[in-house]
Amino acid sequence: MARPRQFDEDRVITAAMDTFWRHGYEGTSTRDLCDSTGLGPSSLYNTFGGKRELYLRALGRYYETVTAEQIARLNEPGSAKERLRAMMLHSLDSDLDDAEGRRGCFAMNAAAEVAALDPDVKRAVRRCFDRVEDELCAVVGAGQDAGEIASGRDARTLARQVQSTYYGLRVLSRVQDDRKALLATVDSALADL
Amino acid sequence: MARPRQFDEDRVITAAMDTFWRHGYEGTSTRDLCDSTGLGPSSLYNTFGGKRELYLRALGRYYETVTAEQIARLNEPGSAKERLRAMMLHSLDSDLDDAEGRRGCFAMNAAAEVAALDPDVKRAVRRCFDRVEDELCAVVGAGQDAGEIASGRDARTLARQVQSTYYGLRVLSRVQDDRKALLATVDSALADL
DNA sequence: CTCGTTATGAAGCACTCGCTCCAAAACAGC
DNA sequence: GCTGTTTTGGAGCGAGTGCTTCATAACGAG
Repeated sequence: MARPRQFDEDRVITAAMDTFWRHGYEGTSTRDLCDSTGLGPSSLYNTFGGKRELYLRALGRYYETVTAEQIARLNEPGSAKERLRAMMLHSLDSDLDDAEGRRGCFAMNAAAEVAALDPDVKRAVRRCFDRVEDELCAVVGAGQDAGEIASGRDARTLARQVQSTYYGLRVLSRVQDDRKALLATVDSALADL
Repeated sequence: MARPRQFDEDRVITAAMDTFWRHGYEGTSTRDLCDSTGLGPSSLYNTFGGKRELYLRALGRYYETVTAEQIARLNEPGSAKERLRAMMLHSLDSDLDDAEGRRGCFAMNAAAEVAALDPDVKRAVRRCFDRVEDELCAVVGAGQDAGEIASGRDARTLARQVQSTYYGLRVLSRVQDDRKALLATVDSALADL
């Protein structure tokens, strides 16, 4: 009925996510987005509406890919603590990797930069965080059932404790290059469970 | 010998810190800074050099005031755990206070937005973080000496564990309004010491 | 093919960006 | 007073901002 699109919408969103992730919301211009996606401004605005909407789509893509990968890592074979450790180590190594540009966690960056100013962004970030919390809770519960983690305490509270340590270490990794110190903290926190 | 300045440099830096804190580095324009400080652009550039330099001064001011306040809170009377709890609760209540604009921790915001792109910012943020870590270490050590905290483990590692939980909770507080859940995590983490 | 519809690329809109320039102003020393 | 030095306010620089407009292109339906 009409001219078809010349681009793959998924690829465009992924490229936009990468750019927003690296430079932040305010640090990314619409021309940056046109360059990284390969779209002209008219296509970009016709398809997504604007910079803000594309940012929200990018956060959604982060949930579908990176957050999902964290969840998958929590569900690989191994004991509960091994799985928690594997997820944290993978993220921290990613955070410390210069080749990846030290861009951290996109959801955490969005939380710091935009969440207070935009309720939709706040929702999108919380969606990522809540998903991780839920899965941590499941893993902690499994560890309790297996006798690996003490059963006396609320699984949800323990999960939040792990999550806080996890996110806190990712904050520290933005300015702290000492991998060993970060890993020692991971192990110390897991030993408490 | 020449015309004296009409403004108080300290007040200007504090006003600039407030603006950067609220809107981030890229989200703050030089006109915003002129408005909040009351300076004209010529005075601002003549005195500080530029936006980036003023941002670094603002981070320095944060260290001198807010970070110092956290340290002071850790040194008020009370047991080690009481002091750790007091500091965390105060920050979290500040993070959740709508009247303060949900602006979070300026150093953490800078870590997320700018630290990867500017080594000087990275240094300024690490200075804040390291200062907190050192003081947490001292409090944990005191708690161990008092028999309040188990002496078997390295005080520095425990301090980093507390710090990670602390910063992680501040991240969560950007999108999570449930104060009780955050406090429960604080208490659970402190119970492990 | 023609027609109707949507997508595309390029030019460019009004506005804001970080920053500079400069004449006027406000002092201290003489 | 005058001189020398620094600060101040305001106009405005070139470049970049988010976004729009529009003629043209590229298709599917008939």
